[in-house]
Amino acid sequence: MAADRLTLGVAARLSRYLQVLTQAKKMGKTSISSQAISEYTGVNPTQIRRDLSGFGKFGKRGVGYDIDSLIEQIRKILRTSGTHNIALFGAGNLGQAIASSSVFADHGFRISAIFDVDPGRVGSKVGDITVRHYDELGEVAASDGIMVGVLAVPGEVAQQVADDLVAAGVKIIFNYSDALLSVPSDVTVHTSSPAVELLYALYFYLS
Amino acid sequence: MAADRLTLGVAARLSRYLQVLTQAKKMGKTSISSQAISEYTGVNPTQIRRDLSGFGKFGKRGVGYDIDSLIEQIRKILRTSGTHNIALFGAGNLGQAIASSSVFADHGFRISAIFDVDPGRVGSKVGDITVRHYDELGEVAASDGIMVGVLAVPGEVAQQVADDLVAAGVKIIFNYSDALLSVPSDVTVHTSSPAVELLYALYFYLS
DNA sequence: CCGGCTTTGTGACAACGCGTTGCAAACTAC
DNA sequence: GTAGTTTGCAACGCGTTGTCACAAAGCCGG
Repeated sequence: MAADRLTLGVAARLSRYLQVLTQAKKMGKTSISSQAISEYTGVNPTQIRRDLSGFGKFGKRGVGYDIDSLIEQIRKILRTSGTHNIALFGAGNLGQAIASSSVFADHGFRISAIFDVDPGRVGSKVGDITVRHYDELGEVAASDGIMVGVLAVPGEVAQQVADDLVAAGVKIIFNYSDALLSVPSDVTVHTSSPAVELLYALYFYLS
Repeated sequence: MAADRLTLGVAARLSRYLQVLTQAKKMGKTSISSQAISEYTGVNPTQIRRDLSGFGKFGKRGVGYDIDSLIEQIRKILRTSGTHNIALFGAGNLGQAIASSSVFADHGFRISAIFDVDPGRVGSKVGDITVRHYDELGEVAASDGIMVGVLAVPGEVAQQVADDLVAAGVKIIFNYSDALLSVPSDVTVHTSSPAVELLYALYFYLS
């Protein structure tokens, strides 16, 4: 079942639920109602229940949803269970912030390598990962199997790194720089733009 | 005209266009077609033209859209022209990365203050802004008028900062921590969750 | 044990958003 | 002037989403 892919909307909402569930779990909660999820996501409670009930009966009437099991179920639905290797480029402030945070680890992403070109950084440790020289990208990609490349590098070199990632067979690039990346159509680029998200939030506040 | 607020979808897409336009501008481009915007955003070209033509005739047939003027027009439509003061909390790796980046400045956000509690950081400079002690939040809020609070603090103290921001009258909170924040219903919290966005991208790649 | 309350699961229907197609008008380039 | 490009716009149909309604299932107080 569920042979055909989810709609954009459903996948987006499921991801959103996952975010809130993970946060709620960190806060020590074990159970949550569709009403509560609605308050944090802005999605209609009926919509939430319908999204979930389409794949099985995960909740308990009168109680709500068990957070642990719902997280597991959603990750199954999204087929993103397990661990995925990511490679981080740039060991500056942003790179260090990402590497020392648990945001990626919490969702099954393992930082398998950190690359930089600055001799002052190569060889140093960020968390428990040693920063490697960018030239080693090819070897790491061949041995570890990088699923996602995360770019925390200056915009001027972002395109070059993207090209190298494409050459290494990486299909998903997460771009923290402000460069507009050109990649083949089978490669997905996601650019983080907090300022734009902020403008979006601001619009609704000003209305 | 445009008396009633934009739909969620339109506002989201306009924000997205803004992101790409800003990036394209940085790359030195001066003009862009709906086709090109489509390639970077995934939005249908017809949809883009319809979104834009609903507010005026911004493009030139046979040429495309002038990037500078389109950025200005979209910001007018979103009513977010001008400069908005934001306050940054936490001068660690993430805080420094944000402060030294131009992402916020590019979209009209001015970091009017950076706060921390660590005596080793208070008084130091990040970019050209001096880190102030968190206790001064009240004064800054009263004099500068903070529109957005950006939380780059550990999850354990995020709720406390959020409470103080609410008390100071701030209505928009941008949360980089992994805490689930409880705020009054008239306050908007936007939590950054790159890992979840990554899962979303991963789903479509795996399908 | 029972009756009230909460919350899920589900159906039906209306409304809206969105993709699609098609085409005229305006602009560039040669 | 002619060919090619790109916007602006109308029309249509499908799919998603919001809304209302309600039964079933679990919890809690008495």
